[in-house]
Amino acid sequence: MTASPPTGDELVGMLAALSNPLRLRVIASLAARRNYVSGLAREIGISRPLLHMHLQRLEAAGLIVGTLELSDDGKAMKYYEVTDFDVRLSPSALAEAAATLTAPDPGKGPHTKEQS
Amino acid sequence: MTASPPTGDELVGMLAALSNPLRLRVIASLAARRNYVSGLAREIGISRPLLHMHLQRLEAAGLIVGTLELSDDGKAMKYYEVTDFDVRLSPSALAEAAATLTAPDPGKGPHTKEQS
DNA sequence: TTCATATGTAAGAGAAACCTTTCAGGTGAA
DNA sequence: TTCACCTGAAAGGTTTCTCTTACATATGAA
Repeated sequence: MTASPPTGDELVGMLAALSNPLRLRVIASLAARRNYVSGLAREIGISRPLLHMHLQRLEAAGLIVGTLELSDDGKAMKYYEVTDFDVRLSPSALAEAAATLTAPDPGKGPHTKEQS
Repeated sequence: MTASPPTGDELVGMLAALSNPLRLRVIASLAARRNYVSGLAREIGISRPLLHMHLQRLEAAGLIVGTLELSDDGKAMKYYEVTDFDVRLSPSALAEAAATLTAPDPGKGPHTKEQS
């Protein structure tokens, strides 16, 4: 396992993906059992296009993965399941992650304007 | 201690507050040592009003706390420091939190429009 | 063919987040 | 008084997020 700690940017992406009630419900539902989009949309009670958008965000953050499968009657169904992530959120852990942020570090280095 | 696990809504608030590179830097800086807003703004390299906004978000989420103190020369300085939060982010932990969400459970009740 | 299932995507509105600039108040020191 | 430092907050613009409605495609069954 050794859940390699995510980089600062990856962590920001994860947190952004999880900071939404609907997406939290999606994770909870998929944690119980994998499901395909239409079935999941019905279970959670939201429209399919909306769920589709949230699934994309979650997958982009690496929190879920989708696989296209064919049902017995030939229908194409996309099943999603959660990845087994495990991140700790504490001041020191966040400090470590923040050290790897690639975002614009405004006035850090000895006023290295690195050209404008 | 006994870091009581946050409710679903509290967790969403925490994650939203942390899903920003600047705020992550703020946490990292304050985790190293407490600081007052103007000093922190200089250290991070952002404008004071901008930092002020981010500090408000972090404090609203319970991740930092600010105390107004008087320096030796009588200046009013607001010092911020991190709280010792410690949250685990895993599918099962999120499922537990999601169960306590108060957000609109979309298609649950029989189309309760509850006035507009 | 028509209906029901499944998939994905594009267009548009409304709300929220993010950032900058500007203003206003306070204290102590020169 | 004027300057330097501290604090707070409002106004405005730009971008992003969130959601709905509508469209487009493919399969199997009646």
